[in-house]
Amino acid sequence: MATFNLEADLTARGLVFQQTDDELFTRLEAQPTSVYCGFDPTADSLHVGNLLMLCTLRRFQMAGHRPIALAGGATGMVGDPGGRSEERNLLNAEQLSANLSGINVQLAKFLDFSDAAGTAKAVQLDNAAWLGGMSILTFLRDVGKHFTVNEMVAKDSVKSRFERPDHGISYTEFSYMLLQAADFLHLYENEGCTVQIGGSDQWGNITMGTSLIRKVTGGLSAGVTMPLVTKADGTKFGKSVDGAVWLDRSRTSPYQLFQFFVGADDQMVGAYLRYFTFLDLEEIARLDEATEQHPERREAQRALAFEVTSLVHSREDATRAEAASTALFSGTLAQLDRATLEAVVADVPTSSLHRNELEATVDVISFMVDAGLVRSKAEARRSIEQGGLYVNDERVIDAEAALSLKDLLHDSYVVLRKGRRQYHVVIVQ
RNA sequence: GGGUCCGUGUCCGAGUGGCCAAAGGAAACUGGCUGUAAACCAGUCGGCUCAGCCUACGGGGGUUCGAAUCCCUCCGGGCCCA
Repeated sequence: MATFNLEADLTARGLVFQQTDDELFTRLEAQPTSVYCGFDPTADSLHVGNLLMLCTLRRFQMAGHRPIALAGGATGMVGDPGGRSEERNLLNAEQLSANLSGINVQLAKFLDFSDAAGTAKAVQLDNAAWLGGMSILTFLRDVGKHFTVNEMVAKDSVKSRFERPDHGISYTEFSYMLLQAADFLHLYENEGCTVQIGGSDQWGNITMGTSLIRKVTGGLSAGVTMPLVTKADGTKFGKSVDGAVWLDRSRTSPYQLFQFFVGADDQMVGAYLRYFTFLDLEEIARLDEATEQHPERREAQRALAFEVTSLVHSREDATRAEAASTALFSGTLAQLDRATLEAVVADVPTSSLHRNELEATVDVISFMVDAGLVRSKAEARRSIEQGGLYVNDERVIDAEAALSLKDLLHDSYVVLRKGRRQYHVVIVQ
């Protein structure tokens, strides 16, 4: 690992957005430390929006530092007053603990929690452990005392709430930054953690922490933020047809994850490769070149999708998702042999149907709705009018058309498609 | 506790007694072009047994021939005062 130069790697990948001081990486090079990053435990799964942090923590671990993933049970109950969001509902204890354990599984895909990692062995901590039992007076004396309301009010996250005429900010959320600062202080004192990383929206919270550490202990700590990941048009990254793209396979299948990345913009794919994969920079440069020369081959997107799917799930999952994608998008659905089609079925969203329901005939519209490809019959009808629904790769032209046993591929499957790339297979038994 | 303003479809946001399934914008979906890209152009965007009907404008109740629009009340929120 001695050959891995963290600063050079992060810089070359465009991962450093802001850093608290210039000597930070020099110190990191000289001596391994612990690095922490917080993860929001509001769901039992992380999503692609967390990918950047997961990968970056891993890079720190590769450089010999010890990653601390803080899935904050305490702060999770409070909520960061980010952007224009509204007051968050408080989570109850059961939900929270379910969420924490779900997240742990996913962290383990990126970070090495085994003893083999030696001093760089990753840990997951829950700030409820130290914040949970802290009395309000202790908190006010040890943390609150060190900050003025003036500086807290000046933070962008708070200011934006003040400027909203129809929403305020509760005292609870206002306190969030202090809780996060208290976390950093705790980790600094008890875990030897001197660096916090986060998204660029965390800058204010991070500097509250470094400043608290300086005031309380006189010690030096630092923070680094990563850029906000966007799509080519500047909008938020990480949404797909069905909303958020999750890392949990039961919420977003490996195939769907793979597809999400295959669809990456040409303009952004190079950045994503640098952010989300561990391919070396020469290889990525080659892929950039491939995009430049032959964008239609989507070589970079395929590599990105494969790498990310491998990381999040497994190499086998990635291979299967890739095979399924190739089969579906080759445009020769009807010619696929049974084995290939069955492999596809294992990966694509499916639903099942009893054979006898097809003995008579079923109208296409109900069939689509039952499969879940469209939300309502009205939507199905609309889509057909617009030429957006396909059965076994054939466009449905007649809204009154009916399906029967003769429409089965290999006597068992009906492949439905909506639009260019939303596939769904109905398994008939 | 008092005063005052507000709560509209996925989101933002008009509408203040009938012409309202509700302007406009965004998001989203589909089609066209292309490359499972972006941009662009076009269409769609509550549901159904679809030229008709049902459900919907925070909840409940009321006034009215008729209410998102008026009244009462409850819930939620903003601001000011105590």
